[in-house]
Amino acid sequence: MKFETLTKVENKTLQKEIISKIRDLINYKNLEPGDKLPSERMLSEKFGVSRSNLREAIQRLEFYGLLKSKPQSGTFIADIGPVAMKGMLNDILELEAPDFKCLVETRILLELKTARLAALRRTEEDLAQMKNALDAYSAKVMKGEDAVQEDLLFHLSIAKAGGNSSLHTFMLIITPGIITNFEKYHVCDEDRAFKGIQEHNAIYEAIKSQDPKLAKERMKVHFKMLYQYCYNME
Amino acid sequence: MKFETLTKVENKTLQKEIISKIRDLINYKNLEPGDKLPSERMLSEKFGVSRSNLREAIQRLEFYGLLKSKPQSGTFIADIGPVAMKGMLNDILELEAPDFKCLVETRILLELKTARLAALRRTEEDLAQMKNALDAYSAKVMKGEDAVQEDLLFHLSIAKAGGNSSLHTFMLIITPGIITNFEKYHVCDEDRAFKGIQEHNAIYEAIKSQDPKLAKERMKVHFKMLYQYCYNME
DNA sequence: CAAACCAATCTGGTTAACCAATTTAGATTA
DNA sequence: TAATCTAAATTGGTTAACCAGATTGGTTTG
Repeated sequence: MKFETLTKVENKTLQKEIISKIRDLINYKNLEPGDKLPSERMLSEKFGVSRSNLREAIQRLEFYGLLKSKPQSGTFIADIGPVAMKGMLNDILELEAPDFKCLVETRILLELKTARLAALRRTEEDLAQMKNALDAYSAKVMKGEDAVQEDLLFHLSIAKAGGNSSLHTFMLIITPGIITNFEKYHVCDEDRAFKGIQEHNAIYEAIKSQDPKLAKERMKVHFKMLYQYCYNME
Repeated sequence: MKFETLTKVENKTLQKEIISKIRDLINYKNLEPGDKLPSERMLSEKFGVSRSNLREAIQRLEFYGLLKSKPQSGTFIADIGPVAMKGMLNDILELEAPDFKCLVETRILLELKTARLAALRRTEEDLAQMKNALDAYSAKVMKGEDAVQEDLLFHLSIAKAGGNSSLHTFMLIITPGIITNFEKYHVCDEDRAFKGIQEHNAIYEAIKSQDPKLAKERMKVHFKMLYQYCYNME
C-alpha cells in the first residue's frame, strides 16, 4: 500500500470522508440502535483507509454520542433512532469552524446565563475561587500589564459556579479562541481594563449576594462594548 | 511491562491522570506559548503509560485548544498564556458528566437564541430543510407513532439556520442525551406531540417571516412544559 | 566571518503484529 | 430435546517497529 503522510487539513478531510462512508453504510444496511457495526479491520479494508484513521473517525462519532465502542466486543449504534442518526451525521459533516463573531456571540449568550445561575447556585468555595481570579486580574491591570488571561479565568470561574457542566464545558471550548482573537485584535485597551475591574467587582458582588437579575444585568453592562464590537465587525 | 486491558471508565481515569501530569510538567517547566512539549516517546516513558494513551490525552487537549501537534515536528503549547493554561487544565480535570437537568437547561438557552438568530439569518435553503423536518414530524405524529427524533431534527434545523457554528455544534453535542432521556422518562406523550405540531408550525412561520422576537417567544411557549418539567425534577 | 549545505537525529504519524476478553458455534451431556 | 460446556474465531485495545518530513549541529564554501 502506498504510504503518505497527511497534513492536518488532509487528515480532517479524510476523517470526513470516513464519517460519510459510515453514514452511507448505516443508511444502506438500515442499522438501528444497538446494532453492531462491522469490525474495525473490515471497515478499514472496505473503505481503503488505515485502521487508526478509522478509529479516529469512530472516536469522533463517539464524542457526538452516535456510536459506542465496547472493548473486545464491537462498535454499536447509539440509542437514537435511524432518523436522528442520519440527520445528525449530515449536520456533523457540514459543520464549519467558528469565526470570531460566532465565538463572541456564543460567549455573551453563555455568560449572561452562567452569571444568573452562579448567583443562584454558587457555593462558598465557588465564591473563594472567583475572588482569587478577581484579585489576580486587578493586580495585573494595576501593574499596567496585559490581563486577558486573568479576565477570562474570572469568567470561567463564574461558569463553573453556575453548576451546569454543559455550559461550563462550552465556555471552556470557546475560551482559547476568544483569548487568541482578543490578543490579535487588541480588543482590550488599558482604559477598558480599568473599567473591567469595577465591572468584575460589581458582578462578583451580585453573585455573592445571590441576586440573579442583578448579576445578569451587570454582566450585560460588562459586555456592552464587546457586544457592539462583535455586531459591527461584519 | 505488565499488560492490562482497561475498561472505559478506567481508561477515562488514566487519561485524566495523564492530563494532570502534563499540567504539572507545564507548570514545573514554566512552559509558555509556542514552547515544545517533550516528545511523545519521552513523555510516555516518563509517565509510565503507553504512547497511544498519551496520544489520546494530547488529542483531548488539542480539542480544547490547549495544545497543537505538528507532524514530524512536535507538540506545542497553544497561544494562550501560562495562567489561562493552568486554569483551564484544572477546570477540564474537574469537569463532570452533565445530567438531564443540565442538558435541558442548556438546550432551552441555546434554542431561544438560535430561534432568534434563525429568524434573522435563515436562507431559502434553510427554510426548505426546516419545512422538511417539520413535515416529517407531523406525519409521524399523525400516524400515532413516537416522533422524538423528528422533533429534535426540526430543532437542529433551526440551530443550523441560526448561522452560528458554535451554537449548532453545541446543540449537536447535547441532542443524543436529550433524545435518550426523553425516551427514558417519556417526556412527550401523545397530546403533547399534537400540540407540538402547531407550535412547530408557529415557530417555522415566525422564522420564515423573519420576526426574531416572535420566533423566540414562540420557542419559549413551546418549551413551557419542558421548562417546568426541568425545574421540578430536583 | 557568514552563508550555504549536508547528514545524522528527532519528530508525529502509520502500520502490522499481538493481547486477552468476548462471542460463537459445535460437541457433549443430562 | 434442551441445557451446558469447551475451544476456536472475532473483537477493540495495545504495542513496537517503521516511515518520511522536519530539525539540528557541524562542516564546507563563498
